[in-house]
Amino acid sequence: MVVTTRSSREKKSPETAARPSARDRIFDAARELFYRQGIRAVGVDSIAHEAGATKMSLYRAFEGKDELVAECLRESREEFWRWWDATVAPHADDPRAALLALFEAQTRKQKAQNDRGCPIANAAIELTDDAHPAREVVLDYNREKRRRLHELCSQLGARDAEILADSLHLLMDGACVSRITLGANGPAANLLRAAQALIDAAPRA
Amino acid sequence: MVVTTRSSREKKSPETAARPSARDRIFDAARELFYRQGIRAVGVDSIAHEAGATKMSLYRAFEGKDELVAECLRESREEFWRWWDATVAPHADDPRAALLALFEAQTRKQKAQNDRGCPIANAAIELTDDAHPAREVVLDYNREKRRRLHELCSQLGARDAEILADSLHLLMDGACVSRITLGANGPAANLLRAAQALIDAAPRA
DNA sequence: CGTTCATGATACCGCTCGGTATCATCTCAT
DNA sequence: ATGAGATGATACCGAGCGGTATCATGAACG
Repeated sequence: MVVTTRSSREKKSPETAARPSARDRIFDAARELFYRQGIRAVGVDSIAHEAGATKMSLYRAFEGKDELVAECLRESREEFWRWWDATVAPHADDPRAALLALFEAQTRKQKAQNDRGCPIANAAIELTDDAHPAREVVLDYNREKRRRLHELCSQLGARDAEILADSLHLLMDGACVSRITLGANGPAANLLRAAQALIDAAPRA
Repeated sequence: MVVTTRSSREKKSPETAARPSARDRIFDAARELFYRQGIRAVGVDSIAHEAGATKMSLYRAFEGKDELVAECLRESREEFWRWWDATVAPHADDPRAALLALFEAQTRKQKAQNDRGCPIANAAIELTDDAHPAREVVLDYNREKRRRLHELCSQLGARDAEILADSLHLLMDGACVSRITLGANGPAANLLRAAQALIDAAPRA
């Protein structure tokens, strides 16, 4: 049960690329399929097939589909924060530049051909059952996002940092949806400009 | 379970409320269930059951589930534009007031306890198949929304009406998602203030 | 060597899905 | 009273769903 974490097969010889474990292959295939086709649209059979594994390996590595979904979203969440930190890092002393870098990076990311917005936001809409284990991830992710935006807006010296932070939060979320509905040349193309206008218009303390 | 709504058989007498047709009951039940639980999460059996009808009646009135979904979204779309027109009507000569009224009305709407955001945006995320008949509704709805916002921003005298319109578009979409992820007291609570800041900060021609 | 442990292969479970066929019933306009 | 149209009731279909049991294989490591 639960985490095998079996991790890589090391052969002694240094550089021969070993085949990833069944767990890892299943995990990667699931993330991709869930993101591309939607969570409810993807069955465990197709995940196992796409991973070049069997359904049994899936159920040996994960408790069930719901837990696999939650696990995938947790990975997306951590990936997101790594991206956030890396984007913000060069502007540690300049909150305005940090914010703009975030919006610029998201804008750029969303120009990718197959972008389907935010996997966590999508999951929030798709999974309406409050008991689903993924809901905790959705909540935590969004709370943390709100907290970090508020922090940056405070450092910016915004008089009403909460309002500015929430406004920027709405823009980010909106860009994810809009990227899906109207594509890369839709309103999402103006995400950065929208953020900049809000930031520069916000009264300072 | 349902109410059976066994309801009265209408007598000739003029004002006794007649039971709606099976088609209408099915349509209403479908709209509600799709919105509340998600499209993929709802089966045709439960729709028929909730409508106090049978699956056969469903398939006599609609070509299939996909078409029923598209039909429901078309109704949501028309409902939305009725709401839009009614909100904007009192401010025919004041585009700024019209825009603010829209955002104020959306903010108010989203305070409702069971709000699940925009049914069309949710469908856009849930239905990843390009061939789904609902996709045309999604596209048309969002294009028209963008067009109307741009129109209002032009009337406002904004120097770059497209940017302002897209920014407001992002806010609206973002509020729908945010309402779902962080609730009525999340960032969506500041939707109106965000819009106001953007509108008043936009340079005029 | 032999053991262990991950994985594959395959068959199976009960359930629900979207969709259809058939026949009975009920209401209404003629 | 009768015929027509709408609806209900029920049984069915093949397919896919999430999930499990069983046995075989194969590589790693003492």
